[in-house]
Amino acid sequence: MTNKKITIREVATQAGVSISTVSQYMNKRFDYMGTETRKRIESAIRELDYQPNVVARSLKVKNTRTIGIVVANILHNFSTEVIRAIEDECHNQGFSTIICNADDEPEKERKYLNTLLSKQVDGLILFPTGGNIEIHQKLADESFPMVFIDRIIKEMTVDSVLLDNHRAIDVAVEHLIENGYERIAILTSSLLQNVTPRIERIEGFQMAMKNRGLPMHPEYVKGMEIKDLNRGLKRLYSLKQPPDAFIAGNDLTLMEILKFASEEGKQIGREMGLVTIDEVDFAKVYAPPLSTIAQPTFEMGRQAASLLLNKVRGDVAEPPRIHRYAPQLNARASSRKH
Amino acid sequence: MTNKKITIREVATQAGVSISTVSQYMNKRFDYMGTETRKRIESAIRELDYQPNVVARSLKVKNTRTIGIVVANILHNFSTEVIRAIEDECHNQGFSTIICNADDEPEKERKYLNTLLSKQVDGLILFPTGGNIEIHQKLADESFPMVFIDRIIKEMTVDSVLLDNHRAIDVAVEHLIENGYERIAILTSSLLQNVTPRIERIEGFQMAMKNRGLPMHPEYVKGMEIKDLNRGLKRLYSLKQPPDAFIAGNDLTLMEILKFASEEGKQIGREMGLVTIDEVDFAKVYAPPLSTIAQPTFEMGRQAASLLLNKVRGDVAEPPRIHRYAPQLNARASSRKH
DNA sequence: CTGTTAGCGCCTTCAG
DNA sequence: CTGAAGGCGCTAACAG
Repeated sequence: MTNKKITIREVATQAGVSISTVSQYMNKRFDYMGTETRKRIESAIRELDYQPNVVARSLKVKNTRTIGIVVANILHNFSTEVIRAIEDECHNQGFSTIICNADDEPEKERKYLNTLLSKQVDGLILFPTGGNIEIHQKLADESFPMVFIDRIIKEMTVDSVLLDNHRAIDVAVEHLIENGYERIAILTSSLLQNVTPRIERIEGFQMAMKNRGLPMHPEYVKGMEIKDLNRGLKRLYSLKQPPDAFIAGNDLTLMEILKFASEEGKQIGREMGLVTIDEVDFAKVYAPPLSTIAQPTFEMGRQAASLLLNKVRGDVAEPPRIHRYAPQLNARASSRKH
Repeated sequence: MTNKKITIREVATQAGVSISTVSQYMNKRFDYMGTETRKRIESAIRELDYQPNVVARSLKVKNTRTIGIVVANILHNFSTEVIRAIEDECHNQGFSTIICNADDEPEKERKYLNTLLSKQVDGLILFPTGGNIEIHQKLADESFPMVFIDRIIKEMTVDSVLLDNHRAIDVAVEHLIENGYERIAILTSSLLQNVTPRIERIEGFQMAMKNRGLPMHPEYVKGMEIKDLNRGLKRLYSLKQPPDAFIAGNDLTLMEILKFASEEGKQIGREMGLVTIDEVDFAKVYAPPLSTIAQPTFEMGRQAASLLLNKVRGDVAEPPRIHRYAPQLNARASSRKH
C-alpha cells in the first residue's frame, strides 16, 4: 500500500525529456529518436523500476489485451483441458484471460458476462449454458469478438469449436461391436438446457444403431442427472436382457459407471464392455485400462483462441462457421471381452 | 467492433441530470437524491443498456477488484482444486481472478508477475517457483497484498497456506505399518528449486522412521523427475530387499507408480502397499481403491483468498504467519495386505 | 439535492 | 527529433 507508484512523468523528468517522448519509447516508436535520448530513457526506466500502468493505457487505447472465458461447468475434465490450451495460446500472443465458471447456472453466466464486458475484455470464449441466447445474440449483432466451444446455438452463426459427436459415437459403437458386444447402452448426464453434446451423442447413437440394422431398446438410452445415474444403472441390470456394454457420455458419467461396477462387483471388459467419451488421466493405468474416445482438447482450445484473437485484431478471415473435430479412439482393455 | 459504447455522459443527458449525479447513483450514494431523479436515471440506464466502464473507474479509484494468481505448475491436481476454491471465494466477494501458469519456470513467473502488476491487480496469490525471491521480497517490503500457497520462502514473513507435511507423512507411515508393511519407500518428484513440500515430506519420512526406531534405507527415498521415476522403481525392485510399500509424494508420482504396477503386473495392496499424498478423483473407483492423504484443498484455497482479500481491503488482522493444514487419511484397499 | 471542476496515467496529433 | 495540449470515462470534493 505504501508503494508510491512511479509514473511516466517521473521517468520523463528523470530522463530530462518530455512525457510524450517516453511514451514513444514505450511503444517502440524510436524511428526518429536520438540514440542519446533513448539511452537516457532506458536508464531512467531501469533506475526507477518503472512499470507502465496498463489500466491507464487501456482507457486510452480502448483495448485491454484481456479475453474472458466463461465455462458452463468447469468440473468436466474436458473444460479444464480446453481452457488450459486457450490460456497457453492467449499468453503466447500476449493476452491475459479471466476465467469464470457458470456452474451450469444461466444467471451466473449472465452476471459474469456483464462483469467481463464492463472490464472491457477484447473478446469472449464461451461454453454456453444455453440460457442466455438473447445476450449472445446481441453480442453477435454488435459483432463483438466471440467464439463458442462444445455447444452450438442453432439460431446463431458464431464460430463454434466442437467434437464431431455423431462420428464419436459411431466409432464407439463400431468398436464395441467388433469386440463382440451385442447389447450396447449409452448413458449421459442430463443438463436441463439443450446441451449440444448430449443431444448429438444420443442422436449419433440412434443413427449408429440404425445404420447397422441393430435394434434400439429405448431403456438403453439414458440421459439423467449424475446423481441419479446409479439408480439408472441398477434398473438396467434388472432388465431380463441387461446391456453387455456401455458408452459413457462424458467423464462424470464414467465415474458413476466405475463406481457402480466396483460396488456391484461387475468385471469391466469381460461382462461389461466400456468405452467413454473424453480421455481421463487414469485411463491407461486403470485395471483394466479404459477405452476412450478422446477429443483433441488441446487443438480445440488452441483453435478457439486463435480464431478469437484474429477477430480481436480485426484479421477477419472466413465467415463464422462450425469447426468440427475428429474423435480419436484409444482402444484399451475395457472394451475387450477376452 | 461497431458498438458505439454508451457512456455515463449519454445517460446523464438522457436522464436530464449531470454526469456526477449519475455517478452518485452508480455508486449507490442516493442519500440525498430525489426519488424523481433516481427514477429518471434508472430508466435512462435501462433504455440505453448502460454498462459502466470499469477500466475508467479503476484508473480513478486505484483498484481493479482483480487479483492475480500465479501457480508454479497447474498440472498438479492439487493446484487446480485450490485455484478453484480461490476463484469461488473471490467471485463471492466481487473480485475477478487472472490465473497464470509458470510451468515451473522462474522466468515465466517473473514475466507474469510483471504483467499482473502492470494490470494493477489488487493482490497476488502465489504458488512460488522459488526462483524469484528478490521480487517477492520487494513486494513484501512494499507490503503489497500477497499470500503464498504450498510453498514457503524461509527468508520471508508472508502469510503462507500449506499442508502439515511432516504430519502427513507420519500418518502415512503409521498407517502402512499398522497394516503390516515393513519396508516403506517414498517417491516424489524432484523439482530443481527448493520445493517446500518435497523437502518437508522427505524430512517427515526420516523423522517418522526414526521416531519408530525403524531403519532407513537411503535407496528407499527417491526424489527424481517424473520421467525418471520408472527407472527408479525398476531399480528398487532389483534390490535384494525391495520395498513392500510406497508413499507417493504427489499425484504425478502416483501415476507413475500405477503405470509401473500395471506394466509389471504387481498387485497393489497385496504385494505393494500404496498410500498417496493428494486425493485424486479416481481413488475411490480404482481397483483396488487407493488410500490417500488428502489435503483440504477447498479450505486452503478459501483461506488463502480470504486472507488476501482482507489485506486488500486494509483489514489487517494478525501479523503474517504460516497456516498449516491437517492432512486427512482416507484409508482404502491399496494399503491393506489381505 | 445537483452541477462544476479537476484530475487518474497514458497516448496522439500537431506544431516547433 | 521533441514537447504542448486535449481527452479516454469516471470519481470526488466543493460549491451552489
